[in-house]
Amino acid sequence: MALKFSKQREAIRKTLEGRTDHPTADMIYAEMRKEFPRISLGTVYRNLILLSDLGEIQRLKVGDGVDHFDPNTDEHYHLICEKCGAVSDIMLHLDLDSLAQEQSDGIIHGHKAYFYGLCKKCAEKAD
Amino acid sequence: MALKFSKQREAIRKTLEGRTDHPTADMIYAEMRKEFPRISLGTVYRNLILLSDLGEIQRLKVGDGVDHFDPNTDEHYHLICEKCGAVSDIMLHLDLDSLAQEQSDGIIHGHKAYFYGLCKKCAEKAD
DNA sequence: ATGACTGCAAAAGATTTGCATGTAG
DNA sequence: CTACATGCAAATCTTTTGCAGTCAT
Repeated sequence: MALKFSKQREAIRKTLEGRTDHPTADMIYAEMRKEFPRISLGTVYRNLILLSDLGEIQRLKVGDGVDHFDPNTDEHYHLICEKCGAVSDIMLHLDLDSLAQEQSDGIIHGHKAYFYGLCKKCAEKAD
Repeated sequence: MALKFSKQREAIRKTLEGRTDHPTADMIYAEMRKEFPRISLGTVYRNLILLSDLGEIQRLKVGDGVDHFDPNTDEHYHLICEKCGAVSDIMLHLDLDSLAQEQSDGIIHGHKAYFYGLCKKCAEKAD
């Protein structure tokens, strides 16, 4: 199935570009509707899934019941704020593969991992 | 709201006891039905949620679209097998709190984190 | 032309909830 | 008695899918 150009897909790609706020499909849908009032949520999902299958974006299942999307495909981890639900990037220098093999509990790979705690903002408020 | 005894809840607690296979609500429901043919999925969910609110079990959102439950409330991490979907316990000696603060990206706490890779079984098969 | 893409609406799957009834204290 | 718990079914919510029409190549 040879990929064909679609302005909807390009717009989705562009909306996501450079963002670090990890929007959900619904947020992207809302933004798309400004430019394409008739776009459907199904199209948004289909394109997000397609782009993540192509490896151009990441689809994150952070456990809040909604998928988040990340244009950054570099190795990095995610922190989910237990207070406000924000998903933020964290850079950890972990050699997880060796750590896990040490334990012989299995093999961690792909540098995909979710951590939970407080995001920068909520940690500062400290209430 | 003072907690009252319920044989269904006790049975659910008991079914979960000592297990390390992280069953889903549906699996627990299926097992409960052997003993209580008329139990409802709603009751299973309500009790699992209640028990996790009480801190007696853990409710895991591993990202496969289904919640898993873990009677082990000790500090430990989970590895989700990207091949077979199995959720297994992994013991890592990580000082995540300091690691995250080092980066000042936020504060990781609670020792709750999900890692992805291959479980012991799938790693051995190595195909 | 042909096959990919779209909008729309319906379907699917997991979890939650309302309500009438049952039961522990 | 009276609240909490249950079974049942309906509602919710997110994501997926079927289909007929549209558009890129």
